[in-house]
Amino acid sequence: MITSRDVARLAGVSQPTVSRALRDDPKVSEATKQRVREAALALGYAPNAIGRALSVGRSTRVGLVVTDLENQFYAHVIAPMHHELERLGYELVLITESSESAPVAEHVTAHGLCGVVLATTTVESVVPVRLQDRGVPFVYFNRTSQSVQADAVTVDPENGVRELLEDAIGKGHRRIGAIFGPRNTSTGEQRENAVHAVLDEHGLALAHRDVRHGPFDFRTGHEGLRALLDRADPPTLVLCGNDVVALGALNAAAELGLAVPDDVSIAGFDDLPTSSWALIRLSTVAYDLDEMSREAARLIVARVERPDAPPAHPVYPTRYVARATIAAPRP
Amino acid sequence: MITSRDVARLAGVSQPTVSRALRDDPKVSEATKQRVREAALALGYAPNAIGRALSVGRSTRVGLVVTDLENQFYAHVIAPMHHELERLGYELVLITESSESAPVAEHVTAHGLCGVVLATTTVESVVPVRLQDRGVPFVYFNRTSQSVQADAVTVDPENGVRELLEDAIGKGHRRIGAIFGPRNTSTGEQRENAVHAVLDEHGLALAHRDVRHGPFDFRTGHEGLRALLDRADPPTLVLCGNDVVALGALNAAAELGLAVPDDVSIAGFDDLPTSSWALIRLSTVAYDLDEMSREAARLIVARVERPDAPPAHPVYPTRYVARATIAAPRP
DNA sequence: CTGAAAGCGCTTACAG
DNA sequence: CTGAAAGCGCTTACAG
Repeated sequence: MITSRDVARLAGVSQPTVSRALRDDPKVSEATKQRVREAALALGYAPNAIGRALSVGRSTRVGLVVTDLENQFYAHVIAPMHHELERLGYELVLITESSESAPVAEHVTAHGLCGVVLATTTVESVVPVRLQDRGVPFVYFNRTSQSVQADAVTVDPENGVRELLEDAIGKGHRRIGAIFGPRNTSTGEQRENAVHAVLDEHGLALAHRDVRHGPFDFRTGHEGLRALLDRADPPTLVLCGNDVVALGALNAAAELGLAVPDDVSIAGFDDLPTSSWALIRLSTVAYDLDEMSREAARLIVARVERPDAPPAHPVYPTRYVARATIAAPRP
Repeated sequence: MITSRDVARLAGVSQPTVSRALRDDPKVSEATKQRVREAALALGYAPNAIGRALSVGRSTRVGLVVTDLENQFYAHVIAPMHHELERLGYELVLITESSESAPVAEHVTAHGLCGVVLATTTVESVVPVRLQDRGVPFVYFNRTSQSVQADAVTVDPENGVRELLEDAIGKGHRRIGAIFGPRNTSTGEQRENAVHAVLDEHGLALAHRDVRHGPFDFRTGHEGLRALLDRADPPTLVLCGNDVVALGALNAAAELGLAVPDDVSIAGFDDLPTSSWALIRLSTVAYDLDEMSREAARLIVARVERPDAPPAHPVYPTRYVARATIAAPRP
């Protein structure tokens, strides 16, 4: 391995001077900076991040905590977040929260991460408390938690849900069902509340037997739709907790030989790229997930660099994207 | 931060003894191991990976180099690879190879990765050479390169392609087109060669105008299908370089108002989960991508731990999965 | 079986 | 403006 010592020798300066010169420390003269840069280039030297991390007491690596790496939702979080972190000089490390793996907080301190983005926190999770105890900076992504104050980036479902439901109600839907996300996530709860609120304004309500809950995954939608429609008097519209759930529902409908939207209407939430495919055309609620993901990257970096700044909580607006899965119910 | 020094103080031993005890060094007595473990537990101590990395001269973090994090193919690589690496006590770090970012080899040494998995190497890439120059262990994933010898895990397309083509030819397809992957990847080339070989055996060939090439992404399939079918005398079957390309083709067909497989048959390669959706039912070539991804994790770890072992190159077999996108062409 | 010493590659007061 | 010294949290010969 080639180190700053090697560069120092070649440039004829001391090792600390190499360190300063390469970080463009104003106290170093231009002339020696020049010499050091040339030596570094000649040797193909780049400062070692591990030495630096140990020395300054923190790394430039942030963890992203997720539960389900196969879930396509996360691909669209990871890509922009990774890109933004890289731009800011940080690295992205994936952490999955599973029963087998070490508890998140321990993992983070043991691996020397400087901060973490929590993308799958449940309402009752102890992770935020543990992180706080250990003094690890973190931000909530697409989640919040009452227990611990922290930066958060979330979505306000209200507008999108309202526009969607008003379209659906206008088309004649009265009997509405739902396959919501997990009750123990702020996201799931918030979307559910938005639905109840808007329906209530229109004098409508979800019948208890028309509602299902489950993790935000394909299977939840797949099984949920079968459960809701395998009855004499099914709902005419099924709202889904997110697009991945809706994709499961859409495919279940196809398996049941049901035409969407002629036999049943289906709605999603997230507007993932897949949802706009010609073969899918899912009517859904959209927001700027790319920008949210980048914003989370910026927030965690800001938090790491200035731990005492007041917490920020940007909230992203939503809008309805009408495509081909909501139509008037059969008379 | 709580360190081995703190644990030492509490346990009444020296700091190095803590280090040894926690790594279960046989030279430490059971009694003091016990005492040290208790102290560590009481303080919530876990050895700091950064200190360790600096001390032993290498980290336990392996990089996965990809070009396109949004591509769903990679989600199905990242998840099992991450899981297996974690099981082996290693971390997964994502590296995207883009013009903006620092060259891969520099990134790797600067960030102190112990090894890397190359999942998107082109045939002419200089990355393998650079890594070799710097003495960084790496393994090719779903790729190989002539330039530098290294561990590799790849797929043998031959059997799957043969089974698929024999089915298609048996159904009556003679005029066959293709949207292959990039010519400058071993994977693209190998699959293309397999197609030519099998067709040749059957006295068939691809007409030059029925062939397109492009990156392994949705757009390649989407645009490729339009280009191939927007003619008086189009092919009756379009082979795609992989499933993501085929998904693009399938959707393009839908947009053109073409029924698959009635108006045109389409085939993929990879058998991603999406391909088995009721709404997709893509006929494709399957292999064990999960196991391949785990195997790559095992190979890079083995290489890091025993740099002088002879290179391994497991090759995974393929098989045809007939679903609903290949049928007899219209008479 | 255990401790004192040295060192991994950096950064950062402290002198000069 | 630059260097010598100390230290970040570990591991690893080396003594004993």
